[in-house]
Amino acid sequence: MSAASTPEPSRRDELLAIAAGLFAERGFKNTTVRDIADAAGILSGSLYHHFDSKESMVDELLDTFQTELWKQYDAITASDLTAKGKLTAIVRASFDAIDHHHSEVAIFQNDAAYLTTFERFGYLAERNRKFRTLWVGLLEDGVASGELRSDLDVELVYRFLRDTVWVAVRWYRPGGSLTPADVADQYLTILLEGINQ
Amino acid sequence: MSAASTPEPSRRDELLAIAAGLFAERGFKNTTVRDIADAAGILSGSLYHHFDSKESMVDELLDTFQTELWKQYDAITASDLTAKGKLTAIVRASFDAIDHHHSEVAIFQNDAAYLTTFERFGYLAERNRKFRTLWVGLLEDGVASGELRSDLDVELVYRFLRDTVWVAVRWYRPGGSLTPADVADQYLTILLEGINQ
DNA sequence: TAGCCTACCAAGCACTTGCTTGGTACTAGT
DNA sequence: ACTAGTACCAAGCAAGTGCTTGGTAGGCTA
Repeated sequence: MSAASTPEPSRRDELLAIAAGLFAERGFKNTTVRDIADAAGILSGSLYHHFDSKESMVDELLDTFQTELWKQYDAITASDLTAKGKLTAIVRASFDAIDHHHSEVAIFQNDAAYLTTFERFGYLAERNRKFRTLWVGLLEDGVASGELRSDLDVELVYRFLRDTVWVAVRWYRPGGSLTPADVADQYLTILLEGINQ
Repeated sequence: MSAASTPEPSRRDELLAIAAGLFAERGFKNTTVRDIADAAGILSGSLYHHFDSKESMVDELLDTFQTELWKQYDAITASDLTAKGKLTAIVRASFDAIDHHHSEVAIFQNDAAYLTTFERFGYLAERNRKFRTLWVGLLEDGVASGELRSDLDVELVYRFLRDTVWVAVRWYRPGGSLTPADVADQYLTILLEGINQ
């Protein structure tokens, strides 16, 4: 059990993971520092030995996750795939993120709107703009190259795509019978070909 | 201004509408009774002349809305449309609900998971089950009749549909340039035919 | 053995929460 | 004039909130 697996997380990382699970489950505002401490088996004051504030916990969680996610997106953008190829690659990467960073995606989905009211979380709005630019650009490229149909409102298709991908975090459970790749493929089939016979 | 329009809402109804807007905007738990009272221009204690509790406000909002929505769904179910016809009719009715009962839909989307932890809101879970039965039944009927393709996981298509419809409340704003019918038609086109050229 | 570090506890402070209480002013019906 | 009902205010309580403070116990290093 101690061999070549993960390199033994620090107590700090353990606490962060516990907080992530609670934030994801009941929301950031609705999770108290006492909830987190109880789940970790310590008193609430002891958390402040490891973290500055409750805000800084969720900040670290979201920032770490988003940085990692965008590393993948940037690699896909820089690849030589067609527009449609990039779209499908990004959808697959996003479902992978739902699988591997379930709590962080859930927190982002449920609490981003609230958190962006603090200037500390301004980077969330910035990332959203970057995400929109990426998607809308790819959709327009796909239409221009003839890969995608041209009679739809690109802005609306973008919202449709964005929401359908990320909202899956509400029902997808890591470790279930469906792999992220399964879900991504079915979603892409519906999206690209429709459910008409 | 006082002629044949709406029949002059009671003070109680006004307060309920104010609360609905705040619940939708910042979440139920994250809205205080003082917030509601401030927005109405009264003191927080005065709210309790009209309502038993903060919970009973959101209860009344959700129950009224859902009862009305299901009246429409039941009429569609009882019609002589084909399975696909019923599906599209229900999608359109749902986008109409997002238009006419924006706050209530937003509250349901954002806070239902939290509210169902109270037995008072057990009816929400029951309605969700009913909704799932309706959708999955129609999808299976559509596959059986040959209207819809048979190579997709019905359960997954159901979740996809349910989420894509209701999550639109996050960006749709009543009174904008897009009518609910416009949005519903584009969504149905993507869903049925896909975005492939 | 001294000094420092990590990890935690016990107590509590300042503030916010939903809700209650006892009261006032006004209106409408009888 | 009497009563009942509506709509509100002023004050405050009990519970819970994030966070701070002063302290302890054990381990590591020089």
